[in-house]
Amino acid sequence: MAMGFSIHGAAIRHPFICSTSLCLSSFHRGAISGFARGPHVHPPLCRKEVDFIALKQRNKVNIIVQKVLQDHQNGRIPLTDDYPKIGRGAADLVHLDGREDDHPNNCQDAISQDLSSGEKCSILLSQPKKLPFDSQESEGSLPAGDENVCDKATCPGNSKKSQPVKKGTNKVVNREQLACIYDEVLVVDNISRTKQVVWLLTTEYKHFFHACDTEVANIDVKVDTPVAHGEIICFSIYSGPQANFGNGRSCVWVDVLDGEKDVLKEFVPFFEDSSIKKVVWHNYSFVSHALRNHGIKLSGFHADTMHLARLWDSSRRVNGGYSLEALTSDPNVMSSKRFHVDDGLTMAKISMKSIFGKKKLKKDGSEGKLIALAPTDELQREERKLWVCYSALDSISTYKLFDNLKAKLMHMQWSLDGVTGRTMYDFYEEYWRPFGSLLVQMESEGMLVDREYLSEVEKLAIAEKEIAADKFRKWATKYCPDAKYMNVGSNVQICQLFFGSTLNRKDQNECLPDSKSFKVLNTENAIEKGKKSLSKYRTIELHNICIKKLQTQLYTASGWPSVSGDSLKVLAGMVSLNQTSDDQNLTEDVAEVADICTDEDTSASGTAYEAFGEGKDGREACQAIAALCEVSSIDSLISNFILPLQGNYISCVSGRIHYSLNINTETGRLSARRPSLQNQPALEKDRYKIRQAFIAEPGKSLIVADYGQLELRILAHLANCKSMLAAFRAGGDFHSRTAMDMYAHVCKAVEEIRVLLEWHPQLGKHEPPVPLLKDVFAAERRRAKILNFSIAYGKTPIGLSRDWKVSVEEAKKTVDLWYKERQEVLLWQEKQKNKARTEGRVWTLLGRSRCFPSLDHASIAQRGHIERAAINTPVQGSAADVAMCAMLKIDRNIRLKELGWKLVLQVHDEMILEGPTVSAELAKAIVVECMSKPFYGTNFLKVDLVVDAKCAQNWYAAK
DNA sequence: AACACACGCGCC
DNA sequence: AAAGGGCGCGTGTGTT
Repeated sequence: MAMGFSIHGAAIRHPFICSTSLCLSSFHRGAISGFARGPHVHPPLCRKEVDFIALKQRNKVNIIVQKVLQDHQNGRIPLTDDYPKIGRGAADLVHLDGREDDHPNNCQDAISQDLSSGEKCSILLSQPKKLPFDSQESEGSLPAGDENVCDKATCPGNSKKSQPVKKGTNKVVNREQLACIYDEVLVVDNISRTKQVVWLLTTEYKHFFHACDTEVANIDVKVDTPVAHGEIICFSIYSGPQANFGNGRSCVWVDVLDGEKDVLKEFVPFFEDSSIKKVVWHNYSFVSHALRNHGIKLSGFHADTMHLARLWDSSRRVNGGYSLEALTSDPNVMSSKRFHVDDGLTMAKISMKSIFGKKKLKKDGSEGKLIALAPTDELQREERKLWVCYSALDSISTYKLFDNLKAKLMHMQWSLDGVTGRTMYDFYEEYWRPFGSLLVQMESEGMLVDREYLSEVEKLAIAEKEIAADKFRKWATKYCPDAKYMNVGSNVQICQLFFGSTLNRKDQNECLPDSKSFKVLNTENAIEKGKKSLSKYRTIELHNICIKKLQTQLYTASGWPSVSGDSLKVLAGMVSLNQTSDDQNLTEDVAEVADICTDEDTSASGTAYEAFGEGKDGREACQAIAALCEVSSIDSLISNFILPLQGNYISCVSGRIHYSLNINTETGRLSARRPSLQNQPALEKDRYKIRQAFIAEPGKSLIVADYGQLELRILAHLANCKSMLAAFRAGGDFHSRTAMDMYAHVCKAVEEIRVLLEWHPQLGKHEPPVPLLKDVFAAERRRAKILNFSIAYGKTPIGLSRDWKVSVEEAKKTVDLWYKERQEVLLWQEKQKNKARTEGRVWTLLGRSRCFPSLDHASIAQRGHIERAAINTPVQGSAADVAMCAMLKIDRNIRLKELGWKLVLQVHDEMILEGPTVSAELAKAIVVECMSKPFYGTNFLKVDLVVDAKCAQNWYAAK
């Protein structure tokens, strides 16, 4: 049999497969022969083989995994000094208190990293032999740091070390350094040379590692997804120092813009050959879509250095970022000597801006500080030599980066559910490499959106918003004339209106001014007094409009009065008298605000009632604030969904939106951007039924499947909490069971069958014989529910006491009540905090880790934050692991593939697939099976994974 | 005017 | 000397 040798080779290399001796599936020829021939020490686990085994031996797989991995333990690689240093100073920790937004360095698009101003210091990595510019390097210092590009904000990890350099010299040095690469690069712009190169790549060098990178023009990475946007103007391939593409040149640069026609096409055999398993990219997603725009379907994906870097250290988002430049400039990243190839090409990537950027000229003709960048195609033509070097350096540094990160990951032990013996690079090969491919596949697939529906909804939403906004403005104008033009979507303006002259709660020296001016859009195109021409903006003056001081209990993190939806609701008076009000309660009340507020009797209870002089005025105030509430909720729907989902900046090939799915969170969750799909309005708040716009193609349906209480189940498993495990095993309403555990009187009522835990309507019986627990003991159940969620996040009794408006003592008593039956959770949480303290990191279910800065030098606040993150990360991260496994399982399911079902979206614990309506029910059953047994067809958790799935034509109907 | 940043908010 | 984890997006502000 032709397969015999390959399988044999693979089996010997991989004990997992060897010991199961069930690897005779014939449909994975490529994968097996691929790594049997390769030069790897650690061949990738052939996942599909395992899948196959799993199908055969569903119940035994985990035992097999454990056994095999334990057998393999002898070969474990110890931790070395290569391990990431987490010695961040206290100054660098401030980010923990604030939110780090979409930093350019974190942007998934390689191009945007280049274009962004998140510049890094360019440094030399090690002593190069050939390059003439090593004289600058000195231990522990960072040469060539341009003051204006290497400041505290963009270079936190290095800010202390960086030394000021003479202004103006840096760019010259960069350009000189870069130009040295030219001799290593073979410029390819004609067909005959192309054929030679492709021949080498697909034959002699077939099993080399190849690092590639492309440069793309005509794309605005801030707003466009690369799907159907952007054209490749050139690309480079570096295949390591052993490669010689002619005259000893080890790197290839291909001119797609001005080279002979069809040069790119000639590379198809290289790009599309799935047996070339060694292609490394930095940000594979972007390149893959860009090539797809030219009709090329990338294959042979080997690694994405961005994902490797995230796996190695998930906390770089605020500490350097994950751009190629930031990573290759970081000595901590490039320190691995193990794979170091000393070929003289030891430069870190240098950003496009610092090489090609030109200072913009100010109006008076002098040089400004803003740096402008010419379009990429222009640079390629006009700065050709340097451009070739720049582009070539991208693939060269990707290659180096891969070497270093691989070495690092191979030095990190991988422990899966207590089973050790393999490394995090194995983890990458087994999970994140295929996951990376899957995400790209899903991005390409995208999701169909009903634009007509959205445009209808948009009209309605805007109309309703305007009505509510006018209602508020009209009322406010009575007290403050300029409020007529205010932006009701601005919290700052609202805050000014209600809380002017209020002291900051945290810093009594800070105070909101009584009156303040704002710049607002000049919607009426009015020409202001004293101004001659029509301006886009106008200035308004807003002051506190309350008759008496408006009282509030709710403040923002920085100490100012909060004007969030919940806070406004208290002012308007919907829930303020409800002592047991909680998030759920508030949420439920939101939808009814408008209705109730038109009713004169009920609106009198808000705090605003007194502040505006009670009586009729007070009632009006409450109604106006309720209208304001409505505005902000509508506004967020419009700006987050209704507009972006129709936006032209989202690639709309046949009406599908192509969001970008990133593994870019510290816990390993996915995030979906452009648009963000993960903050869909909660079902009950979705007044315009946005989910209805997410539809299936004609003849197709959606399957929407979500996990029930995934994170709580994970917590129960991780902590091995008997009480929680028992409650999950018993099934039914988990929060009711928690309430029963916590409160003796609830428990007694259940025992005496005065209330029912749950009720499933049966034939002939429509009403339960006795009331339900969740109705009779609603308050207790709510409290139990909140605790269930809060405790996983490490919420403190003080925080709870504020939410519940009870004393800290009482909150603490309730928390203790929860822990009483769940001691294991408390112990487990202590253990996690300890790990954060002693080992500097915590682990998820599948063995990914998140590291933390040292607790020794952290302030108490920072320490608290780290400890809570240490408690939460294993829970949230493990849930992400489970979701990922489920997605891989679904993706690999042959039956689903045959039936034509494809994953189109994941929102944390929810999977959405699209496929032919005829097979919807069948596919649904398979999806549920995959999700409830996501680990190669098993579930080794101590709890069941419950999945709720529905089929429908749109997302809304499936909920 | 464009940009980066800090903050506040709402979703899971 | 804080008091729930994670994200993406909008507004406001200061800088160039």
